[in-house]
Amino acid sequence: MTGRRRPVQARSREMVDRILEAATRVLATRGYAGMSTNRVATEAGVSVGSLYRYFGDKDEIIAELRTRCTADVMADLTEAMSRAVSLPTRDAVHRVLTTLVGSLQRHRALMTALVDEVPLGAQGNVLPEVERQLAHFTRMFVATHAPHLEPAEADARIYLAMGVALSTCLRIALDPPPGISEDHLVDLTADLLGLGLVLGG
Amino acid sequence: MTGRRRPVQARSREMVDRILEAATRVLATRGYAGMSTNRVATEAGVSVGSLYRYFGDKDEIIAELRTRCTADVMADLTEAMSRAVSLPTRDAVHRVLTTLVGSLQRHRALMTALVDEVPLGAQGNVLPEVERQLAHFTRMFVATHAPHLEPAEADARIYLAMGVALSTCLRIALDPPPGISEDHLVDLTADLLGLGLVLGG
DNA sequence: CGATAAAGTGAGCAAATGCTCATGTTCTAC
DNA sequence: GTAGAACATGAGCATTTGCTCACTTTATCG
Repeated sequence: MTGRRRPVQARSREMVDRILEAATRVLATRGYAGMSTNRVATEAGVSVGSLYRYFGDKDEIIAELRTRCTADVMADLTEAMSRAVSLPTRDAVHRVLTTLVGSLQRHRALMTALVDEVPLGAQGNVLPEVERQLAHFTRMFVATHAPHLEPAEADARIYLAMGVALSTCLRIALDPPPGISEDHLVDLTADLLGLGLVLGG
Repeated sequence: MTGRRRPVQARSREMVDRILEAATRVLATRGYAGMSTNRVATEAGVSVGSLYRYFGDKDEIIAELRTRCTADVMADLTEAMSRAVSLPTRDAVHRVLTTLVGSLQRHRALMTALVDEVPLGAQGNVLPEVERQLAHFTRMFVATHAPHLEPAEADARIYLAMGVALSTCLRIALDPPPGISEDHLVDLTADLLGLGLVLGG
């Protein structure tokens, strides 16, 4: 292990970007197993040695991809949430979900690979930070619109809602059914979440 | 490729079973990448050559595991459904979901590996047949309890419901949250599905 | 310039993997 | 018993993978 170095010159920062782009492409076309460091390096027009100067490990490349992707989605999400607070609840939920779907769609290649190719190890979630952020939003939402719920009950419903929201948005974004409008699906999901959370039981 | 043969003697049928058991174990402990044919063979107390007599390919082992697992879940599910038709709708949904969760839990090791380790290729679903069966059940349910829905609208809701049901049951079965009763989660999910499907919009 | 550090190269190694095949063993049927 | 089929073995091959390292090139700065 030569140890990962940080790129300081512009030249090397560009190279890191080229490597990450190539990795995304290879991941999308050949899958995780087919994404060898040699292949990524070749595809990026870079030598393996250079790759290993900035990434100590094959999985570090993917970790970096995930980090950047998460940051992007989070940015979209927090912006949507800050705008949503002033809207009627149904519209708020709808806006957040729409934003999430769009954000996931813009990272389709990577997300697809992450969802069904990359080993996640122990944790079963592709976007833990996104889920946390969503949960935070939902918690506020529940506190103001269903204050009668006991904390334990609220937790259970939020847990469920997070699973539904994330899995549904992922499905709509990455594997949309033919002949059904995405917007309508988001609409239905928003209803489902609102009704299930606030009413129900 | 020597071509896969079918075991005809009892001896070889036992061996196939031993291989599949070993594969499940290895898959659970080392993951898909760590599941080499050599390791599976050793773990099963069998030679690699024998393994390749009955499985033409590493992935054929997994395909067989999936087939057997699916058959098992399907058996549970169809039985639960046939009993559920005579129940009030809420109880029916609850029973089916409970059965599904239990069935997935009994196959925890394999399911976990399938969900976040095994490359699924194009299709993003772990249990396509189960989803089809569930959709069939739901379609009947919708036809009798919400006949006012247009076909297209019904399709959209069934599509959503399948995603919610499967992903939620998988989550409850494989990654249950601490401190929340599984039964209560199933309860909430049943409400969610019932309300979202029949009312909503 | 000249010196030092950063950036970049690519042949190639050690280990692992999927899989074969020549050989040996056990079962079945006549 | 014995012929022939089914069954079982495991050394080992071809390929791939992740990764190193001795080396060259380029930038930075006094």
